[in-house]
Amino acid sequence: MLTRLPLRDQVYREILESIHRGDAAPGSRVRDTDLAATLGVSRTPVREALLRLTREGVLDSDLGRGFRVPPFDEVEIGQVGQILGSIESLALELTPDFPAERLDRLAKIDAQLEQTRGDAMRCVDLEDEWHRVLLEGCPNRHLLDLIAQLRQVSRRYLAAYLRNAARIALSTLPHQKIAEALRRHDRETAHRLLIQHWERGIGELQSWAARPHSSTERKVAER
Amino acid sequence: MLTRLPLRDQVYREILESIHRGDAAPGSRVRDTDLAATLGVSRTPVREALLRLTREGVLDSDLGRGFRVPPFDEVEIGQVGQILGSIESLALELTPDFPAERLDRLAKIDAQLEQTRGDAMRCVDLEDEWHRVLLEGCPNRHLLDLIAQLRQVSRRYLAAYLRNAARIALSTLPHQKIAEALRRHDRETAHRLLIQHWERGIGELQSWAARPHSSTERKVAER
DNA sequence: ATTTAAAATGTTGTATACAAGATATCAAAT
DNA sequence: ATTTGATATCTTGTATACAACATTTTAAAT
Repeated sequence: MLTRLPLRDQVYREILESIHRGDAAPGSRVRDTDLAATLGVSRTPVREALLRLTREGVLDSDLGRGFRVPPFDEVEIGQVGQILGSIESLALELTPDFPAERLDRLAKIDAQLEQTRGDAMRCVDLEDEWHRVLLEGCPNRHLLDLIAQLRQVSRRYLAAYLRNAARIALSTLPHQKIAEALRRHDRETAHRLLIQHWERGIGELQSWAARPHSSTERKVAER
Repeated sequence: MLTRLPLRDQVYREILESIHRGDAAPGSRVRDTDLAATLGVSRTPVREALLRLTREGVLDSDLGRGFRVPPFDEVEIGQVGQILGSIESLALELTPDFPAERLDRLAKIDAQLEQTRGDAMRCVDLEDEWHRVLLEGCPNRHLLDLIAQLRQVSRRYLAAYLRNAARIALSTLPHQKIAEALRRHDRETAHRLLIQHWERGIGELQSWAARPHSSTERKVAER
């Protein structure tokens, strides 16, 4: 196509976006053939992306029966959230300092977040960005990679939640409290608040995922 | 070839074993063509395995310049160890109980470990198995998957360490103390001991990786 | 009408083919 | 002898081809 990035990586992002956008309903099949045709590339990079997404927990795959978008499952989001809370909090501990410049950037992201109404995708992007900036000073790159990988799963839930549930916008209050604590160099409190933030957020996603929501997805998932 | 597992998975294991066996020196290139020929399969499943190993941190890959075995790096093993200590300790917390049957199995593994002298690979396998059994009761499957994934990295260091350094066998003392604490239902202590176990082990691997050890590997790594 | 059998179709998993780019080889020039 | 340039070879990244297995459709039998 255009850039200097391997096709598999571009395709990876395309597929992720499409899933987060909710194009593919939970339970629906994902055919490499179709994607290849749609994206105008061959099956090879598409399969590479699909295999990666499967390993990362974003897709399911029954051997020989191809890939599919997994149904929303409150157990899964609970478990993933538990891990994310724990390792983000570890990343926070490992970060040596939080310069004012970075805290300002966090505030700016929050400001944008508050102005964003109705656009679920953008909300999720900004929420992602906030966490990324918060932890960007952590020297353990492996840890940050791991967090980014896991977040792809929680992202799918959050995007669907914001789209489907009545909530239009995310509250930025927890963010602000965490940033405040960091400004005071009160790591202890920031740490506790971050864990709380995850627990609350995941709790909400869980109870949303638990109830048999909208339309077709359950039925499709069975087949 | 023979089984009912996708070739990519069989190939994945073969490559991992070969790396852990130390066949490929750190810094040496890994050509999919060669592997395909050696294993008697096509490049396709080999590349799938190589891409996965790269994502998991077991291999490096410069875009267009193929895959290679990364040199041992004390920073990397330190960071991976930090993560592993943290999430294994989380898995321990989440495990509801440790029935006597499981603790007995741990003891049996330790017994085998004590009898194993000189066979680095077998040592590492048993050490792996011990941790796997310890945490098998953890209900968070995602967490266990993540641990298994990360352990592939630390495994490579441990295998090389046992092969290269003077140490022939692993001490089973830390294992035994952890198991004892669990028998007494003293989770607090078990928890603390597990973290210590990781810190010590990683520390040793780090100081080993830090010194410019044996022969060719540094030179090869540069090219 | 419902169930079973069989053929046709579609998808996957793997193999092979091909082109662009990287690396190595070798000769000529300083 | 070392550097430079040109050529040849290798390797990767992607595309296409093919065979085995799943699924769906169609037809026949009860």
